[in-house]
Amino acid sequence: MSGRRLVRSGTTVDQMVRAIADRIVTGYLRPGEKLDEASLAARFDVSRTPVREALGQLSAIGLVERRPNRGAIVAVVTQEHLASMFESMAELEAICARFSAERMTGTERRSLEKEHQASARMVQLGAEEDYEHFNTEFHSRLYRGAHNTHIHDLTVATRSRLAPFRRAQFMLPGRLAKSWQEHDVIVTAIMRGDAAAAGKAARDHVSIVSEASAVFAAVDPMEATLSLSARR
Amino acid sequence: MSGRRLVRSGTTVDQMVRAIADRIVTGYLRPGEKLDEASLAARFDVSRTPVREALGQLSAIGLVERRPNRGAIVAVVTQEHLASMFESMAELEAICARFSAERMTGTERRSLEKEHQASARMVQLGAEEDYEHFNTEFHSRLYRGAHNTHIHDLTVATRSRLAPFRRAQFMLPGRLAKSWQEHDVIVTAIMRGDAAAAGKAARDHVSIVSEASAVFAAVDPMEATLSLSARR
DNA sequence: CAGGCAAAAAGTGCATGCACTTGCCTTTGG
DNA sequence: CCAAAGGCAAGTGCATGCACTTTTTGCCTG
Repeated sequence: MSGRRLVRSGTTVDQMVRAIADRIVTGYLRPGEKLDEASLAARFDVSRTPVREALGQLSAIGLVERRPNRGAIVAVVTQEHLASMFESMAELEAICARFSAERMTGTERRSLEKEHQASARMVQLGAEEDYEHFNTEFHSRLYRGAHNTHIHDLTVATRSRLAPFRRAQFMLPGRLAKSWQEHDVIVTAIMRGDAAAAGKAARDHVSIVSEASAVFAAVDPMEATLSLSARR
Repeated sequence: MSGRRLVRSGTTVDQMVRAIADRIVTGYLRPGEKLDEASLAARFDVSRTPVREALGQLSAIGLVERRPNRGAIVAVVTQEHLASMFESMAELEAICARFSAERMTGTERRSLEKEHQASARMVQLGAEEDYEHFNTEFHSRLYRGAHNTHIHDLTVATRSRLAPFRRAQFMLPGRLAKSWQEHDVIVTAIMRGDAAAAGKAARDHVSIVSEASAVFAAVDPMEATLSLSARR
């Protein structure tokens, strides 16, 4: 299908970066998988030049690993590094929550709470798909609410690198309700401007997700799911 | 071929990335300055291809800004973004200090304290140059002591982006002694394993540096220094 | 003399080609 | 039969060239 054109905007390289990053982040391309320049070029119907640039940028942000003269592979995340990312995530979210509690505008607070309450419905219905959407939005609001672009960027970047490993979490039974309750603690703390409580709640929230993920995602995400296999 | 090696290791692109990043981080290339591909290629005696790849990677990590079809410039840091980076830095250092207090090995603690005590001499002598060296090492130890590679990486990256703006700080009279005392509070807290105190001390330390820097570095670092101007 | 327009100049984006490196596989001597 | 050597195919790294976009320049017009 010569997959591109889906993402408008930008140069060919930008599109390639987004396309490949997306495949990595969603787990479609698996850690350690070889990224052959010629194949990718053919796959996206461009020359090797933009592919090379894209791989370079992806390696700069840590999504792929490049061995000089030996090609690129999807970055392999060791168990240890994974743990360090989850721990960092907990701390980053804690910071965002703390700052949010202190800095969110009235509008931000109101819409955070409103969305959060709306998501309760998804829990009742057991609509995982939809809840996940609310969940992502919820966290985004927290990051933006911190009113600190750099923290925002670090947090978003870290979150996306963890995406393949968070995938399995909602397979745990009762996870939806548990997640919602944890969100509720965070929201409540933020609404009353209790920074310390919001930070702690956010940290705990991530820690729990982390532990849940660790159970499933050994080193290779999507051990079970996935399949399409990315070659050709 | 001629103008390269100097920095051993890696491909031409890697060398270019390091070379340009270094010039940006040290302030030799100033925010907003145009990065012409042809000129850089000539300057380093390579073709435009590796230059383009290098610029792409630098833009991926935020050091340069690339406008499609309109060339690349050294990333411009707004006053607001700068503040957000300093604030992030304070939080990141706080995390490192907290973790260090909890996790540093006996060896790490001992050598941290030893180095810190040794640096007292530099303060007495007023050896700014040498103190700065100790200072850098001190912070590095904190980052490593956290035993979390991801936090380590985020912190180092943020620190390097702030480098041009921290430059002016030691121009403040009495800054050396003040800095040492702040370090001392951190070290003391770490030595007795007081994570909360270490975190707070580290955060305060950065905040003070941040305020000091803000005085000098308006938006453009090195307003006074610099000069060589990077063209030709 | 300012404003506008068109053509040239400058500069970026990508394709292509070739040299070099690496890994593998065959060959050959022990 | 194994080990080292040599050669081959695959694949990466960089240079070069051309098309296309943006910016500049110079000329014309009101």
